[in-house]
Amino acid sequence: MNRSPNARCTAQTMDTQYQPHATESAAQQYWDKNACFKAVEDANREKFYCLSMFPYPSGKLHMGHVRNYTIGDVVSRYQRMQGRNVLQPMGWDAFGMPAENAAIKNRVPPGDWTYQNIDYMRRQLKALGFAYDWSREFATCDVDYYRWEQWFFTKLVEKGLVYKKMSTVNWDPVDNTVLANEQVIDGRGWRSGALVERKEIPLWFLKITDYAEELLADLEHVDWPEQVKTMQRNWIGKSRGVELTFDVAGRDAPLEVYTTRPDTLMGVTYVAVAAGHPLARQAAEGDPDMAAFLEECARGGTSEADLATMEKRGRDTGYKAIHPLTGREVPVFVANFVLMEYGTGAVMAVPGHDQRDWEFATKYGLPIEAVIADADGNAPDLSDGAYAEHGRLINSGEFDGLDFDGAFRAIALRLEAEGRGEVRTNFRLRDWGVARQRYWGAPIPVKYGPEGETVPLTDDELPVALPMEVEVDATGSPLKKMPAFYDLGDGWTRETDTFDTFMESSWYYARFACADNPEAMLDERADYWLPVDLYIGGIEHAILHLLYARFFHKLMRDFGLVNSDEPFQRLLTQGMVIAETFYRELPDGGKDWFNPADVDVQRDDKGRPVSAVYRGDGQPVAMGGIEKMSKSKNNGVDPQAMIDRFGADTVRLFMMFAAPPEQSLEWSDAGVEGAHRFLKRLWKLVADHVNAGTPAALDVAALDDAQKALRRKTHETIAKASDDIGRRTTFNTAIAAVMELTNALGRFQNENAADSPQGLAVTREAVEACVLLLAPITPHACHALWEALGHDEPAIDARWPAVDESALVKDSVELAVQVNGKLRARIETAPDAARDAVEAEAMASENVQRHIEGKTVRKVIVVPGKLVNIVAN
RNA sequence: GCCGGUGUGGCGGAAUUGGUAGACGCAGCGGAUUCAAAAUCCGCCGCUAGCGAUAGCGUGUCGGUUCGAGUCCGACCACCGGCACCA
Repeated sequence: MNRSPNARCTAQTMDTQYQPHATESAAQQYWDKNACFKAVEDANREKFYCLSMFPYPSGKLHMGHVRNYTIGDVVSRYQRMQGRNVLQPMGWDAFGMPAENAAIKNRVPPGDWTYQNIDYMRRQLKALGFAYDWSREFATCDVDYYRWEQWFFTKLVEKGLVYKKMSTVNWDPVDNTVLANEQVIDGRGWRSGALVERKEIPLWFLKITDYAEELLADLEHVDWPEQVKTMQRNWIGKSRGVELTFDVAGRDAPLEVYTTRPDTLMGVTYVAVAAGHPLARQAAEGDPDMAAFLEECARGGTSEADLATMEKRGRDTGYKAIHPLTGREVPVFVANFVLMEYGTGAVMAVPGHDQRDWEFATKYGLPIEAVIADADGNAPDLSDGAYAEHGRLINSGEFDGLDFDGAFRAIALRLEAEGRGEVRTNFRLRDWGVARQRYWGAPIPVKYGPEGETVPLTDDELPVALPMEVEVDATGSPLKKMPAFYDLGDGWTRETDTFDTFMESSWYYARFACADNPEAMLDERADYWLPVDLYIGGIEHAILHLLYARFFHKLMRDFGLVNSDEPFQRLLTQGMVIAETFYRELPDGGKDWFNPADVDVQRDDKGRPVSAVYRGDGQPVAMGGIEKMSKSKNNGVDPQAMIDRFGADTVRLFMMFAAPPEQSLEWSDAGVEGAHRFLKRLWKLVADHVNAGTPAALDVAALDDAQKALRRKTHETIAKASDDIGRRTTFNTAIAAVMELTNALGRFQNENAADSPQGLAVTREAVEACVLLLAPITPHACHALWEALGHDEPAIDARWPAVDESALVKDSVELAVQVNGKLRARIETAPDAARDAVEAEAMASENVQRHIEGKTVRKVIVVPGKLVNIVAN
């Protein structure tokens, strides 16, 4: 089997067997040797910057990566064939918690672990043949990268865009460490099992709220999926409401509350404050029950999902708030779902018209009053729940009868006139907390003085390099135990918190433009390449990463580092890779998960899976359904094993064929084999054609009907695949179209004198179209096939095939004929047939006559080129 | 709980602007080739009734708009993603 890997050979002798591994290493060597994918700035060429979200170097590539990067590679190679100057870089999102967890488990420094993983994963990416400009590669844990982030942070401090404030974190009282939300499971620390407490510590924040308005408005100017834009809009959460003041009887400090429903102000029956509110603290003095309640409120996780789903609980403080308009006294409660950090830490409650307030009021026996009429103008029934719709006011004195807008205006005006409130625009978006109490991140470049001074480091004190030789344990950041790191002498100490890793991923796309510049964060090359023309990554990043990166881009713009407003012009959000799961119940009720590669599935006579056995012992395993590939369910399929078995092109082809990019993709071994079979067929098709002799020059006028039909199919396929790849990014349908063309080619060769000079000529045109249309998807095989077809220029530099419109012309078209919307016949007509003739022919059809017999034809609808619908009764 | 999405044959999916539901592939069934098998090639393949022509049903559920709905509108169900310290 030691045949030449290279398909290029003298005529008549091309190998009809597809040899993926030899083909792939030959193509990769060619690209490598000729530095084919090195991107060079050229002001005279139209650029295309295609970027896939860089990976966290967790150890080895998973199928989600392969999918993401194959999509990016297909688009990059397609754009190159369109003649654009393409940049497709790759790097590593290298800071983060898994390295610390691995360090605890394996007693390896996180840096060593991370760089080893990068080396392995880089080899995997190269084996997949991605057209990256590797000269621009970097890892975010390289000092040469994060030094610029530290530098930029100090500039933001100077511009007043950074501040420090108390903030709530998950505190594990046993391990004495701060936990991430994912490390809090059912309110307990994942390692210690201790009940987690909410603890207030001072943290660094970036003022993303200063940019809230622009982040919202500029969503209009990016070509992103509407769902992602909607999610970002909702996240930013711009609202118009009223901030108003409730005095508290017997107390000087009034309560500030914000509401978007000032029209319901007359329905306020109580006010709720956060457990951390000064009023709550005061109420707890000398009231041990209240103090105990406040302590209870401090338990549990800090995530919004935790807060929103926990049992709503409260306790009367005994204080009375005074209604700003009526002077009526209402009770002030402490409630566990009101948080000090959001807004003012106090809310007004209208149980008649807010479901959460209604549930709370019902639970604690508080009054529920209707102040908004339902659609019929009556008082709504509030016995089963709140009435949250807008409507006309009732039971609201002088405001009765006003609609939402009128009531909003009138009540806001009254409050303003009395100095008790004002209209305000509010954002749900909160400032970005960027400090983490962790080791494996970029150190925050700040120092603290003996008098309590807080000072950003100067340029000559930068960078602050993270010490790499450390031992990590479960009890918090090693930096806090390293005087050599933090003790600067004379009473000065360094900040030991590190940056949120979203900081690094917020500007890496820009650094790729000029990764080799040791003198500056960015240079003029950033403005050549930016914005990214297509950004590809998981839908799970739809809000946080993408919003932070947009914010960071605007910060860099306002600092003169880039001249564009948005970082990512077009966005493609890719779905998950999922696979079947298999398990056995353990005696303790847990589950033991088996990898699909080690399980045989039995099917019934219709091919439905009915049972499965573990190959290790021949005993049955239960089928657990199809889930996202994950370590915990042990249903990951190793890309490396698939590459070793079938070659990279087969893996790439299957990934692109099995589903459109936005949808989740179900792994299927049989589907991969199908993709492999197709490549073998394609190879043989080209080889047979090359071996059949030299085609004549195509003479369009000399073609017979079969040749014309094949030629039309060729150009229909070019049109479809171009649209699918270039505009729709539905690679699965592009591949299906090429498969149809290869099927048509097979039939053409079976049924016609395909070896005639013109037969060979139309075959050549079809075969070359197949090879070029697939070149972005299966680049190695197509590299070899293109060469075998006698081209000196490599396939990557070939131009994308063009549609010959004249080849698309049809002699006749088939129309569907419906009677009352049901298909009853099909007719053949000339493409330009007159309406009358089409109608007549449709009526003449025997089956149509049968269905309109005894009925009167009321109307005939003709959709040219599509169908005829006869309406009769 | 809140925000966003998805739901079509045995399976993955196609149907792009409201116009022939099921392209393409997988699995299955039948055949060719083979001593045999693998591989390969050809054919069939939504469900029900029928020898067939054909008819009825069919895109998560229920309802609506329309000559015509997988596609638009309303309600519901199930599943998935995100919820600010996973990345």
